[in-house]
This record gives sequence, structure tokens and C-alpha cells, in this order.
Amino acid sequence: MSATLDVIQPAACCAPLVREPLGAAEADDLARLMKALADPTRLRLLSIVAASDGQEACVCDLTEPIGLAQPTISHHLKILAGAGFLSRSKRGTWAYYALVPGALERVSDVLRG
Amino acid sequence: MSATLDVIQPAACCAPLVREPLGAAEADDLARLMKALADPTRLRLLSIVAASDGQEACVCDLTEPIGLAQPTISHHLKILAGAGFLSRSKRGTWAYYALVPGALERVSDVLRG
DNA sequence: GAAGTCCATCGATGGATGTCGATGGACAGT
DNA sequence: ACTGTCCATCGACATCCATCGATGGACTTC
Repeated sequence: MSATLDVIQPAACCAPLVREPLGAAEADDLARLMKALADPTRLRLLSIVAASDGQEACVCDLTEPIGLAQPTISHHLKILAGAGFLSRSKRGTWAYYALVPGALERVSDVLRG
Repeated sequence: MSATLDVIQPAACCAPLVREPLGAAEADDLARLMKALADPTRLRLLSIVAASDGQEACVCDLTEPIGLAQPTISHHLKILAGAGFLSRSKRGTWAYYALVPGALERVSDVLRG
């Protein structure tokens, strides 16, 4: 099986959604992006990263405020990165996750007319 | 148990998300809204309704273009209505689902800075 | 009232998903 | 080398969820 969620989508997707009916393939792509955002833990992770200095944070800064086990945090961060909302860069022992500029805005645009 | 998804949320929710860290309760509310949008069938239903005349459509018009069984369509429509994105009004034998004005825009606003 | 259409609910089922403990690799400091 | 910290992967488990067939209520038309 191997997940296949490592394929990074550019995090745009489709037409405005309320203009004309979505095709099945477009709906699939958009739903995959929305699924990444449809979890309270991931939303909190996104907002913490976004509010951090330079809009990035290392995993060690994220584990405690969320209050879940470290593997769980890693799991959610991987999903957010796989959907194109976060980018990962390792510096020394630490892994820093940063907000990808424009990714959230592109999803936001699809939701408006 | 009894579902408890019939409690209709006003479909707004919280602060801009990238300004300051979301609290656990706010994240829960927002995630519930995003979950309703995180399914390809529901996204297609929303877009068909939005593109229809008067931004409303009856179930009979939705079953065929989606290509799923009628109970499945009803199930998804109930979820969208429960999240405040659609409203239901019965006229004669038909049940019409209409887009709730501003509901999608409010979610869209949370995603922007 | 009988027959037919529209639709919601119910029960069942297979698959996806969130969570964790255990483990191991990579790196820094002693 | 040894120890300790940071983090990703793995395997397991419990729960949620999308889908369907069957059923029944509500309404229209004959």
C-alpha cells in the first residue's frame, strides 16, 4: 500500500466551486486538501506555526502545547506537509516546519465565489 | 449516542487562524466545519446546488449526476445541512436544499490572514 | 383507496483514521 | 566510545465514516 500521501500537491486545485459543478477528479483533489485541514490537532499545529517567529517551528516546540504524544505530532505534521501546507527543513538535530506561503490562501479562494 | 450533529452551527467559528494559536475548543469547532467539506461527494453536491437556479436543488436532481445511491446522497446532504452550509425546505413531495448565503465565505475568511 | 414517486432512517459492512508504545537512526556533548 | 536528545517509522488498536439494500412515511395522481 505505502500510503501514497508523500506526493506533494501544489495546494491549489480547481475552479471557484460555486461557479460551475466540480468534476469528480477536481472534487477528489480538493477533498484531499480539505481532509488535511479537517482535524483539530492539525489546525492547532498550523496556527501555532503560523504565529511563530518566521512562521516556522521545530517539533520540540509543538509537542508540549498540543498535549499529545510525539509520534502523533509527527504524524500530523507529515500529513500537513504532504498536502503542501507546511514545508520541512532539518537543521542539526531539529526538524523545522514552516508555513508554505499562499497555500492556505489558495484553498480559501476556492471556497469563495 | 444519537448523533448530535443536528445541532446547527452558525458556520462561522473563530479568529483568522494564522494570527494567534487556536484554542482546543475553537479548533474543534472549525474542524467540524472542515470535516463537512472534506469529502469529494459533498463538495460536488455543494457545487451543483450553488450552480443551480436560485442556488437550490431537490434531491431528485442530485442523485443522478453524482452516481451514488439515494440514501448516500441523503446522508451527505444531512451532514452539509447540519454544518450550516445548506438549508432544507420541503415543498410537496420534494425536498429542496439551498446554499446558505455567507456560510462558505465565513470558513474562507478563517483561512486567510 | 390503490399505485407510484420522493425521500429519510435503519442496520450492516468494509475501509480509512487518530492515537499510542516501542524502536531505531541521526546528531551533539562529554 | 558513551550518553542523551530529537525525531520518524512501525505495528497495533479502537473508533469513525462512506456506502449500500431494505424499509416505511408522506404526498400526488389515478
